[in-house]
Amino acid sequence: MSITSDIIRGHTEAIILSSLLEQDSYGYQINKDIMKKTNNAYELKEATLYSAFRRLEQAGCIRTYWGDETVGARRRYYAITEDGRKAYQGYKQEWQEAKEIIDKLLK
Amino acid sequence: MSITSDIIRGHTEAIILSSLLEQDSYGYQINKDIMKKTNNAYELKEATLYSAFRRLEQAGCIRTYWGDETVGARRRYYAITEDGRKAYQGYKQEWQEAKEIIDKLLK
DNA sequence: AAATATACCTCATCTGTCAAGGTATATATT
DNA sequence: AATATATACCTTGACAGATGAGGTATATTT
Repeated sequence: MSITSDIIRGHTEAIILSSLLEQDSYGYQINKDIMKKTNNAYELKEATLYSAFRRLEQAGCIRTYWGDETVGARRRYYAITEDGRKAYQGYKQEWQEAKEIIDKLLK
Repeated sequence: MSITSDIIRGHTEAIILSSLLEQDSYGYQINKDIMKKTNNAYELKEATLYSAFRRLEQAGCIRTYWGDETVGARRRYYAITEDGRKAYQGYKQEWQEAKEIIDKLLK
């Protein structure tokens, strides 16, 4: 991983929500998707991922249910809620604004 | 201010170095410049600013000297060092990469 | 005399990240 | 049969940057 945690900080929840917009998924898979999308340039640390899940659930942005796997490890699935979709739109807007601001400041 | 601290987090040092690339300056002025450049969309909190100065000096990225004001409040000036210029290039590169990665992830 | 602007600073607290540890199942290798 | 690897979940404590709240001092405006 090349990108530092302080730069990505604050985007974790948006990244997770973005992934859940595509389809319900579970922690391990979400992280694999992130790696694939970024050509292995970025991955979430597990502890970061799970603490973000807790915050998102607490905030009502996601809901969770256990998968019905009969073989292999159990999977806890996450689904984005309506509040989560709204929150995502806010995060996206913030990102667009932040990009502009930082671009102006780093000349 | 609209941008949240967690999104700007990690950019503080780069923003200060960028300002010092233009000319030597002091805390109060640097913050005023940031506000002006961003049309008041962003300003550093004083405590954030000064803790960043400490880190930058510790890391050898800036050096400091007192202004010779005969009237008004004293000013502590900061100048970017050669190491600071190098660090800035690194920060800028990181920002370009981070932008790409986050843009890929927030669809 | 009081308020505002300039200009510096410290300290305690908060929050997201993450290293390090753990549990359990299934498959591939030795 | 034992070991390693991959999948899949989780918790805890520590760290570091950001910040609210407080402080000091000078000069100007009301």
